[in-house]
Amino acid sequence: MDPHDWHIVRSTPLFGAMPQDVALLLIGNQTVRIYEKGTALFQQGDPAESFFVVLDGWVKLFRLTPDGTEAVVGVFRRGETFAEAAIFLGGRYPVSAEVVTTARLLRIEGEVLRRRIREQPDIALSMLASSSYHLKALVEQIEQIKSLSAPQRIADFLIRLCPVREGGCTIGLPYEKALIAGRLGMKPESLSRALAKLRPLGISVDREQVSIVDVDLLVRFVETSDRGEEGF
Amino acid sequence: MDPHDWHIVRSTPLFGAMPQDVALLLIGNQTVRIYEKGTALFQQGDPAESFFVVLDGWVKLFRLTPDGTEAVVGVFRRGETFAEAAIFLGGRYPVSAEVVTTARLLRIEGEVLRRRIREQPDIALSMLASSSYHLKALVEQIEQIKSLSAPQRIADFLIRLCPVREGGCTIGLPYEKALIAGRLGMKPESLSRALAKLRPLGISVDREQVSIVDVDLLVRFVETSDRGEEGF
DNA sequence: TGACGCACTTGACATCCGTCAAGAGGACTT
DNA sequence: AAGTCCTCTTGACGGATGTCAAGTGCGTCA
Repeated sequence: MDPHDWHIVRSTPLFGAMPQDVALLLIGNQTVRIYEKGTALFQQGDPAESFFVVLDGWVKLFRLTPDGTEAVVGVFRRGETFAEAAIFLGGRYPVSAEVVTTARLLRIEGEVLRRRIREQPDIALSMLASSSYHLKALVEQIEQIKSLSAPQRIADFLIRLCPVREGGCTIGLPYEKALIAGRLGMKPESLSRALAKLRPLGISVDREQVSIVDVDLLVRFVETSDRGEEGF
Repeated sequence: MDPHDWHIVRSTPLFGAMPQDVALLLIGNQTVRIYEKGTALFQQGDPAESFFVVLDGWVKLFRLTPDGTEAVVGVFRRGETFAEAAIFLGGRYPVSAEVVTTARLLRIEGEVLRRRIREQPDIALSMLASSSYHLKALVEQIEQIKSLSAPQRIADFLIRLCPVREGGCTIGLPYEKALIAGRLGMKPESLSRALAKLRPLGISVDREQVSIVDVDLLVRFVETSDRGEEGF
């Protein structure tokens, strides 16, 4: 783990909120490993023995329904932690995790965390902050699915990816479109069509590059209740 | 607060996990109050100053989209706590809360909680457990919306309400159908129709009483991927 | 260079669900 | 007992999204 990794770790809600020496103790001799694309980190129902920090790449969390369909619950990237709350949830992961892009992850044993918390209770406060952060993300996701159309959900997704808030920009999609679709609660075909519907709003897509003429236009589109465009 | 209330408080994931004397200290001189149906407890964006324990009645948490639509994020009943994680989330509630049935609530100041946590770090562990519980509930809700049809979602809702796992039973719906619909991410009309579709599966509805001939049949229906019934 | 695989797009069609509208049935008031 | 309000139900319709299927374009590999 080099200084750059350390910087990433410190940028997470979990490790950023705790004193430096405590963070050092926690991740001291934990392992950084490279995981190939497609690796299953854990399955829902497995005993929750450790949690992760993403140093590079992307990881998806999902649930499998009895008939085999998968519902993506979250996609995590550099600077995010996941599964840390599961450590306290009856010891079982409520979701499955899979690496979707060859990734470097820092893995931290739950037992270590629990032990440290007893010695250094402030860690628990950091964990609460982190947990609250995830709660909020989930709440926002539910709101999104329930009240936005497919094109609006993608527009929102693009806006969050956008480094600027006005004017235009070009961004690269972080991972496969099929996964984006899953994350947004729709099928790949719908994603295609929805992106096509955004064309009149100044969105053009070329492979994984998306260019946006006017971000503010998108923002207003997401906030509009009438779901069609008029006069085009 | 009478012994019965105390028993309810101790049944929550949050207060059940901590030593009795600590729990007593926390809720010692906090107020139990009766709130009329329709009371707004807080709005999303408000400073998060306190959290609640439901002693009686029902409370809904929801988010308002820019255009005024509401997305129900959770409905809480006796023996559940809510908004406790918000205390740690930058001091703002990410959702709004409204009493949907005249209710008795125990309100606990966030400041008190924070102070006690510093003195008694085990509380933080209880809060983590509680927070994880809510995380899991949200994850399950997302899975539900993404992968189940409207009739399947209601079936699941009924199963969770059911005291038994096999045979039949009759249950009373806990609150208005319109709210149930919101909780399940659909419109009241769709709820009606979905309930009608469950009739061939042994569900009959009379006002707020729902009788189920065979719970197991429902369970299997939820776990089925083909969404129509065959041969009826 | 050509064949294959994979991700994505596009089209046609079916279905689910939301919307708008009307109507049924209680509960409460007068 | 009639009137009114409210919740819930039912019907008709349209739009959005899933499904199935075919087609395109790029990358890989021989």
